[in-house]
Amino acid sequence: MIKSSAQGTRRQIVEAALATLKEEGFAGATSRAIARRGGFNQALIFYHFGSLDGLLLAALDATSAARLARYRAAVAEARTLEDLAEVAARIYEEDRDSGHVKVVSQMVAGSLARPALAPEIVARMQPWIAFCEEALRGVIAGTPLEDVAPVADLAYAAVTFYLGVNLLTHLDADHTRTDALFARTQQLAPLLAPFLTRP
Amino acid sequence: MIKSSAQGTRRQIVEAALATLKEEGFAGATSRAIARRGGFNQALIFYHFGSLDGLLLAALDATSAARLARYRAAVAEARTLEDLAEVAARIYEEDRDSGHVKVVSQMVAGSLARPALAPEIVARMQPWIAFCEEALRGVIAGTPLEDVAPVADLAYAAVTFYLGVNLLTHLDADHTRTDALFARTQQLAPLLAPFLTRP
DNA sequence: GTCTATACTTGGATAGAC
DNA sequence: GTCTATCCAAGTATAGAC
Repeated sequence: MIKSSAQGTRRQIVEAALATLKEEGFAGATSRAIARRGGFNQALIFYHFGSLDGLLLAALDATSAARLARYRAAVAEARTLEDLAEVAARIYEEDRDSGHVKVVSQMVAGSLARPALAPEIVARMQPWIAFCEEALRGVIAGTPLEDVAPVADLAYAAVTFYLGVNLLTHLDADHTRTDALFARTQQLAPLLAPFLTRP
Repeated sequence: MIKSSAQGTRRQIVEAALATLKEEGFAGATSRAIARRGGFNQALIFYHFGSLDGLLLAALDATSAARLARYRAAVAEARTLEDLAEVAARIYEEDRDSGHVKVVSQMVAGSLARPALAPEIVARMQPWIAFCEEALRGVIAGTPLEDVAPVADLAYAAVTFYLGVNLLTHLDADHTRTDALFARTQQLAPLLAPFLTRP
């Protein structure tokens, strides 16, 4: 195939964009910096993705799709709210170490400051809210908790909280506080047990 | 006094910086844009604040101090967790309308992307965490809830959540979802009542 | 599809007159 | 303390050769 090399280049560019976002942040992810890191020509970014924003969104899509698949697989086993809290803590750690968390926070932060990106980011958040809803429905639907806290609201709250944690994780070099947060969440989940008995 | 005019200029510059952050976001808050909006010379920013970052931090300090005072006054009356949730929702609305929320999110987002600002922002968050702790202590200290969720952790979680909400509020033009979040919080607070009885 | 070269823009910051 | 004029760096994006 003639296109195979082009596809390879596209992938290479996306990889370089991700690496740059992770290591130099949104402000450091310029077309020049990305090209330098990937060892290819700067003009290729515009040839393949039209604009820098186009590339950054493609990079976010790539990492996001991979992580969502991973989350789905991990959550499939969770039966109780405790399970869910435990899985969430474990995968979050995974994400933080892999750098996915950083890519997300940088893109969200960047989109706040570069208005053209905002609607794109919001659109890309929807699958995550939907996934969250799905996961919560499994352990909450049909229980008394649902009456006071519908899954839709809980899912939105969870994503909100996740964004907050992402932000803090990268603002504050000291991760012990965010880690403690997850530990507490796990500890608190059992407290809700009384509200989770299905009639 | 000779300095009175200089102080007036400083205030004017800070005002212009705040207005620009609110209306054009972090990316739009350039020295040139701020000077244009305030109707003064661009060079004055560097004369009075040393650098653009210096001015932006001064602006954040100004709005932050004012808001913290307002929060303290409002929380002084709160006796129960329900009170606290209600006050939080009311003042948040106030902040959102006044633009303070936007200034905060823009600065936080900007600091993520401009690493030099990060430590400064973290430092400026501490008084808020401390305040939060103080407010929570009043309604939680000495109750069984404290055993599973120490005030320090709760305060940190609250600030985390607040940042997440800020982010979303400005990403998503549709505010109904974040509003719903506060409504739910108020609804859920009474559920914790059993854990809040002091022995 | 990939390269070189470069046009064009914007922004932080400073020098020096007033 | 405030102004004008300007320097300089860095970035996005494109034209056009290969």
